[in-house]
This record gives sequence, C-alpha cells and structure tokens, in this order.
Amino acid sequence: MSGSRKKLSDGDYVRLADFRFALRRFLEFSADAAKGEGLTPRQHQAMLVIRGSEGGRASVGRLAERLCLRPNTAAELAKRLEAGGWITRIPGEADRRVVVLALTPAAETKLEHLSHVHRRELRQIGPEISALFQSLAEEDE
Amino acid sequence: MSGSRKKLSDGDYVRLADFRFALRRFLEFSADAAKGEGLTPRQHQAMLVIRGSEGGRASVGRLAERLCLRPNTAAELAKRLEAGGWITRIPGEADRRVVVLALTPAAETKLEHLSHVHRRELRQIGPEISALFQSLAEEDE
DNA sequence: TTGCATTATGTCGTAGTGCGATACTATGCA
DNA sequence: TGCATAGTATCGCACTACGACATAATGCAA
Repeated sequence: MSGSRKKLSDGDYVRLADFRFALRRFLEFSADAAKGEGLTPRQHQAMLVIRGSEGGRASVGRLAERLCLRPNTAAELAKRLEAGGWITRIPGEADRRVVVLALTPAAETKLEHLSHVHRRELRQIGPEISALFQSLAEEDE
Repeated sequence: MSGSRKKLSDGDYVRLADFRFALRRFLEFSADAAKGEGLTPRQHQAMLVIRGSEGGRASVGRLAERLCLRPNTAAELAKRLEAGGWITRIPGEADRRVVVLALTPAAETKLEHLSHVHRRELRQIGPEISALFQSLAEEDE
C-alpha cells in the first residue's frame, strides 16, 4: 500500500490544490487565446481534434469521443462551427450515416497560430507541472 | 528561436491533440468522482481550495482567484456550498468586509475521500502527461 | 427479402453556471 | 468629514451540455 492509506496531511491538500490551480491557469490561457481569435474555447478544441485526426478529418462521433462529450452535443458544436465558416461537412462515402468534418482554410490559419502559442505555453509550464506531479508522487514522512 | 517559427507538422497537431485529450480525461475523471459524492465539480474544487489554504480557510476573494472566477461568481458558489451544508461563513475579524469560509465536518470527510482518489489517479497519469510534455518540447526534424 | 436491433447524427427543451451591471457595506486616506 | 476603493452580494442574461426523442442508414437473422 506504501502509505496511500495514511491520512492526508495539510501539505497533501496544498499540493493537490496547487496542481489544480496550475491546470486552471493553463485552461484560462487557452480560453483567452481562443477568444482572442474570435472562437469559443470548445470551437478551438474541436478544430484541434479535427486537425489532429487521421487525414485532418473527423466524424461527429470522433469529436464527441475526443472531447468527452455526448454525441448530440458534438453535433451541435459541429453545427456552430459550420455556421461560423470554420468547417465543411462531407457526407460519408462508405457509411452514409457518418458526416466527415474538415477545416476551412480560414480555420487552418487560425488554428496554426493558436497551436504555436499553445506549444510555447506548454513548453513554458511543462517543468512546473512535471514538478507538481513529482511532489504528488512522493511520500512525506 | 530554435525552430519555433517552423510550420507545424501533422505530428505537432497530433501531439497537441493527444495532450488535450489526456487533460480532458482527467477532468472527466474528477468531475465523475465529484458527482459520485453528490457534489458538482466546482463545489469539489472550491472545497479543495479552502482546505489547501492557510489554516484551512479562504475568503470569497481567494476562492475567485484560485478558481479563476470573477468575485461575484465565487460568491454564488459559496452561497450554494453553504446551502448544501458544506461550508460555514465566518465574519472577518480584522476586516469586516471579508467573509471567511470553512469546511463543515461532512465536507472534510467527503474531500478526504475525493483527494485520496485524485492523488491515486494523478500518480497513475503523471508519467503519461510528463511524457506528452516531453514530446511537445522536442523538435522533430 | 423482410424485420428489427443498432449506430450515427440531429432537434428541442431544460438546468447549471459564469459573467456584466449594479448595489451595499466597510475600509482607509486626504 | 468626505470620498475613492475593496470585498461581497444580487439580478438578469447568455452559453453550453445534457436527456429525451427523432430520423436515417446499416447489418444481421430468419
């Protein structure tokens, strides 16, 4: 068991809270960056899922899976993305139930900028987060 | 500069997307754990902020800062926590504008359980996340 | 082929939550 | 004493995720 049954110390709570705070700050950074480009955070995340999928395309179902959303929510998200001109819908070829989503050139451009900024931020905070993981893994006697 | 101006590759997007996916899965895990205890995710996070603060107590303002919320939103969160019997309000002694929030015994118990589960999960995913940070930091020629 | 469970997506109404605008009290300084 | 500021609280609004439900396509079995 190696101490995982021990009562949590004040320090344990501080470490857990600090970890969540670091996570939240990153999410805030990300949300602000997206809003700065005229996107909602979810729209940005959806665009990244599509671009990071096989062939730069993703179905509504894959969107739901990778964003941890119910399928109907992903469908609404796709509708808003299409209305904003960020994606195009391509009817599935093999299975005509599926709809394949692909980024428009405008979305590609915005996503590339956002991704640059995000990678830079992640490289910045990487060591801090890793250190927090490290301290969470340690036992304090 | 070291290549941060280079065009992003397909692999770069895959890595960024994988990182976000790992993050979301943790947040889903956390949200599910909170709901399993009859708490909203925000309520759980607020409880952790309070417990992880100096003396196990936090003002509404600190809650807002550590949860990246506007002060009015934090006030509403505190109201719901009090209504649920998770916190008690203590009028500030030095400055009577502030309200100090402290966990009830019931909240302490729930938070301890949730924190155990969270620490276990974080120890589990730590290596994976750290590896993702590592791959994001690398240049791919 | 027909029948039917299953899958993928879409629609609608609802609930929760965060925010802006605003207000109120307390503080502290000129 | 007067007044700008800080901390907290209230109200109405907007967004989004979900459940319930609907629709269309698929595939398997008889």
